[in-house]
Amino acid sequence: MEMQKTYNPKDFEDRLYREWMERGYFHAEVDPAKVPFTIVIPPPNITGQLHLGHALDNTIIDALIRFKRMQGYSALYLPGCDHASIATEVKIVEEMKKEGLTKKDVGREGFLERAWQWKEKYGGRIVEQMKKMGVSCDWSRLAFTMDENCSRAVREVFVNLYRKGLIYRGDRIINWCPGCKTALSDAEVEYSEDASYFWHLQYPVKGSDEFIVVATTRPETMLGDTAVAVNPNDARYRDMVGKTLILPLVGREIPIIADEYVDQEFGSGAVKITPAHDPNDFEVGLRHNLPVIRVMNDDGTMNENAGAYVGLDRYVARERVVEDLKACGALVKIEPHTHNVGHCYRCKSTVEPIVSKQWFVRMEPLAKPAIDAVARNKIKFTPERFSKIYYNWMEGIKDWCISRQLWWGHRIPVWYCRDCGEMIVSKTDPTDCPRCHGRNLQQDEDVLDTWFSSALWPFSTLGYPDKTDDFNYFYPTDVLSCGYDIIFFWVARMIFSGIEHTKKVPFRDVLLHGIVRDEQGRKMSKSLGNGIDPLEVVEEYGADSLRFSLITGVAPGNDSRYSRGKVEASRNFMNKIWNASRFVLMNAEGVRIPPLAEIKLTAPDKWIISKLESCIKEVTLNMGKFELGIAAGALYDFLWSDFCDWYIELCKSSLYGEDADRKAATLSVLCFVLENALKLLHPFVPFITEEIYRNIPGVQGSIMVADFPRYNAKLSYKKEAKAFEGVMDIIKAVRNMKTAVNCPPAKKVKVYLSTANRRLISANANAIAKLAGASAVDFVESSAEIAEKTMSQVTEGSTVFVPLGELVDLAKEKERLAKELERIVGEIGRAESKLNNRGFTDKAPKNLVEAEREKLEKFLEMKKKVENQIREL
RNA sequence: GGGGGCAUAGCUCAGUUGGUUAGAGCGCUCGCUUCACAUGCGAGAGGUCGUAGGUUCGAGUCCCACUGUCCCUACCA
Repeated sequence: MEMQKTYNPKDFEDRLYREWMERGYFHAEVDPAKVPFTIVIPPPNITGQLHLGHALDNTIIDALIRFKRMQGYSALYLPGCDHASIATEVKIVEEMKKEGLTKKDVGREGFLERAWQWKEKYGGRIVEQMKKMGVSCDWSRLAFTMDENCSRAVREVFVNLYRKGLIYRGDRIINWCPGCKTALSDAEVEYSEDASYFWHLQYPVKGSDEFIVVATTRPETMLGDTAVAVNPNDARYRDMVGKTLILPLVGREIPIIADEYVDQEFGSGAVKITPAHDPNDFEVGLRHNLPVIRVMNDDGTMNENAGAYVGLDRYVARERVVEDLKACGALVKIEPHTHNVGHCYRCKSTVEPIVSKQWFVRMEPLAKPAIDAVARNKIKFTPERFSKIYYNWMEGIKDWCISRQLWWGHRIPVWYCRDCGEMIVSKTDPTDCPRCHGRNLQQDEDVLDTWFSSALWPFSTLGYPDKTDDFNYFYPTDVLSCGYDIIFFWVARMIFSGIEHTKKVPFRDVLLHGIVRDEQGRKMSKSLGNGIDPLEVVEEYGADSLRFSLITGVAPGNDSRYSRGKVEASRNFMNKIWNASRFVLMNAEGVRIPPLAEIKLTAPDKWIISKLESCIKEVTLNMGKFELGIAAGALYDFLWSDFCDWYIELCKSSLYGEDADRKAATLSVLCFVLENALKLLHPFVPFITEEIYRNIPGVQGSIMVADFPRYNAKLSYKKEAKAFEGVMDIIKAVRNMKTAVNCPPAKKVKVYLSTANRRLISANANAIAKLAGASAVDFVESSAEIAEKTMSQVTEGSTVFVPLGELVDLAKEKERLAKELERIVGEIGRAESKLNNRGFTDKAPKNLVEAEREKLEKFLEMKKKVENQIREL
C-alpha cells in the first residue's frame, strides 16, 4: 500500500464506516455461545444537533463496546432518539409562528402531523452525525421513544402503576411554566438567585384599628390570600388568632390562623396564606380547610378572581397591585431581597407554583427498592461518590408530576365517559364505557412527561412488555453511561422503573462523565455562542483525533475542557501512529516475514515485547475499571516513547543492514508489536487502526472483529527487559554529556565503558553507536586506561566516559558532577533513614524493603564512582 | 439550610487499593533539514502536591479543621 506522508483521515473514515455497515459488524446477535454485553444510548433529542456532550457519550460507550466485542462478547450498542416532548413542541410552535399560525389554528391533529413531519425531516440528522464519530451502533435496532413498541411499553407501565395505586390524579401545587403552558416536574425547574424585593403589607383587623404585617415576594398573589398564619407559640399574636382580617384591595374577610409551619424568627412572624399559589400555603390550607382561590391563568395573566386586575400579565398586575396598596396605605415598606426563583429548564420563564389537576406517580414505594439496589451493590456508580448524590435525591423525593399540557408525546391512556363520568384507564383504546356502555368517550388531553418514556428505555427498546429473545438475552443491560447532569432526570428513574416493571435492575454499572466545557472552563451554551460543533472538528482533524482528545487525560465524573490544542495533540498522535506504521509497512514490502515463534529474539526485541505485554495488562485492567483516560494514556506512552522513540530507532541498523534473516526477524517483531498495539488502540481510534491493520503482512479481516490482545506472561521477559534498559541508560548518558558541552549531535564520539555487563552491551554496541552517535565503544576498567581527557556519567550498571576534551569546560563539568553527587547523596539519605526505621523494615511488605535495600546499594556504588570522577578531574 | 467537587509545573490536567527519585500535553530554553513523522528528533529548566493539624513505619493519596472556588439540592414567606 502506498501510504501518504501525513495522516489524512478524510481518505478513509467515511469509506471504512460504510464498509463496516455493509459487512454487518455492528449487528449484535442473540448468540447463546457468547456472553451478551449491552449498552443503550442516552437517546439524543430528535430535534437536536450533535454537540460535544453527545460526542463524549458516544466515544466512551463505543470504546467499551468495541473492547467487549473484540473480547468475544455479543456486544450491543443500542441506538435511538427521544421525542423530547417540550423541546420539540417549542420548536414546532416557533416554526408555525413564522407562518403566522398557532397551535389552536392547526388543531391537535394538524399539529401532530406537523410534528411527525418534523421528526421525519430532522430525526435522521443526528443519526447521520453520530456515524461521523465512528460509533458501532446496531442501527438495525434504532429505536424511538414514540415508536410502536416504546409506546406500548408506556401504556403497559402506566396502567400497571395505576392499578397498583402508584399513579393518581389530583389537585396539587405544581410548577407551571407560563411560557410552555404546561406543568413541569420538580426536576425540570432550575433555580437561580434573582434580585427582587420584599413587599411588607399590612392587613387591618376587622372591626378594630389593629393590623397585622406580612411580607411577600409576589405581591400579586395577595389577591388569592385566604388567611394569615402565625406560630401558635408566638406570644405577640396569641390574642389575634381567630380574629378576622380584611384583605386590602379585595375586601375579602380572611381568618388569622395558627400553624407550626410559621417561623417566628423570620420577618414579622406572620405569613399571608395563598393556597393556590404556594406549596406550603397549600399544605396549610389543607390543614385548616381554607378555600383555594386561584388568581392566575395558564398563560401567566390574571384571571377573573383577580377582580380589577383580570387580564393583566402577572408582572403588570404586580406593579398595579403595589401601586394600589400604596394608595390605600397598606404598603408598609419595600426592601431589596434576592431569593431563589424557579425557571423552566426549556424556555427559562419564571415558573409559577400553581394549584392544578395533574397526574402523579407515587414515589415513596418505588424509591425504596431503588435505593436498596444501589446500597446492596446491585448497581454500582462510577465514580462511587455519585451514589451519595443519588441517595440524597431518592430519599427526599416527592411525587412525580407526569402530565404535561402538550400535544407532542404519549397521550395519557385514560378516557372519561361524557355520559356517566366514568374514568377508564386502559392499555388499548376503549370503544365504549364499561359502566354505562355509552360510546361518548373522551381521552385525557394531556401527554406524559418525556422522561416517563425515557425511564423505560433499557427495556422498552428490547421488546418489553413482551418477553422477546432480545429482551431475554440482552436485558438487563450492562453499563449505563451518561453525564452526571441527568442522574435525576434519567438514571434514577430508569432504576426504579426497571426494578418495578421487570423485577431486575436495568444495568449493573452506571458510568458517569462530566461536562465538556469551553477553553475557559465555561459551560457551552447557545447564548454565550461558545459551542463547538463536533462535526467541524471531525472535518478538520478526523473523528479519531476528536475521540482521543475527549478521552485522554480525563477521569470519570470530572468536567473537562475542550481545546483546539488538545485535539491537535491527539491529531499529532494519530500522525505518529500513521508514520510508525508507514515505516514498518514500507520496510516489510517484499520481505517474507517469519512468525514470531520462529525467530531468535534480541535484547531490544524482548524489551519491546515486554513493554507491549505490560501495556496489554494495563489497558485491559483499566478498561475494566472504566478508567479510559488511563488506558489511553498508557497506549500513548507505549506507542510514542517505547515503540517509536526507542524500538523503531533500534531496529534501523538491522533493517538497513546486510543480514536478510535479521531484517526479516526484526520485521516480524515490528509487525507483531504494531498489530497488537493497533488492536489495543482500536476501541479509542477505530478508523486509523482499521485502515492500517489490514495492510500488515499476514493479517486478514477487520480489526473490529479481531481478538483483543491477551496478556501473556511468557512474553513478559522482565529480567531481560530490565537489563536492556541498562544499555538505554548508556545511550541517554552519552547524549546527555554531548548536549551539556554543546557537542553537535552529528559529531561522532568515542565511548568508553566501565561495566560488569560487557556481554549484553557489546551485543548492542551498534545501538549505542547509532542512537548516541558513538564512533566506537570500548571497555575499560577505569578512566586511567583512557589517554584522553573525558567526561563521565554514572548509570545504574556502568560508568560512561566520553572524550570531549576540547569541548569540556572543567569548572562546568565539576559543577555538573557535584550536582549529580548531591542528588545521589540525597537518595542515599532517604533510603538509609527508611531502612534504619524498624517500623518500616518490620511492617512494610518484604518486597518493598528488599527493593529499598537494592536501591541503597545501587546509590552507594554510584556515589563511589561519581566521587572518583570528581577526584580524577 | 443540606450535600458534593476541585485546589499538583507558567497553562490544562492525570496520579488506580497509602509504598520506586510526583507524571503528561501545551508553553518555555538550548541544539538538530538523523533516509517513518518538523503534526518531527535529542537535551533541559520548572512543583516544599491550597493552609494548619492528625492517623501511619510511610500521606499528593486516608481523617479533622480552615481558606478559596465551582456545582447540585432545599418550602423560609
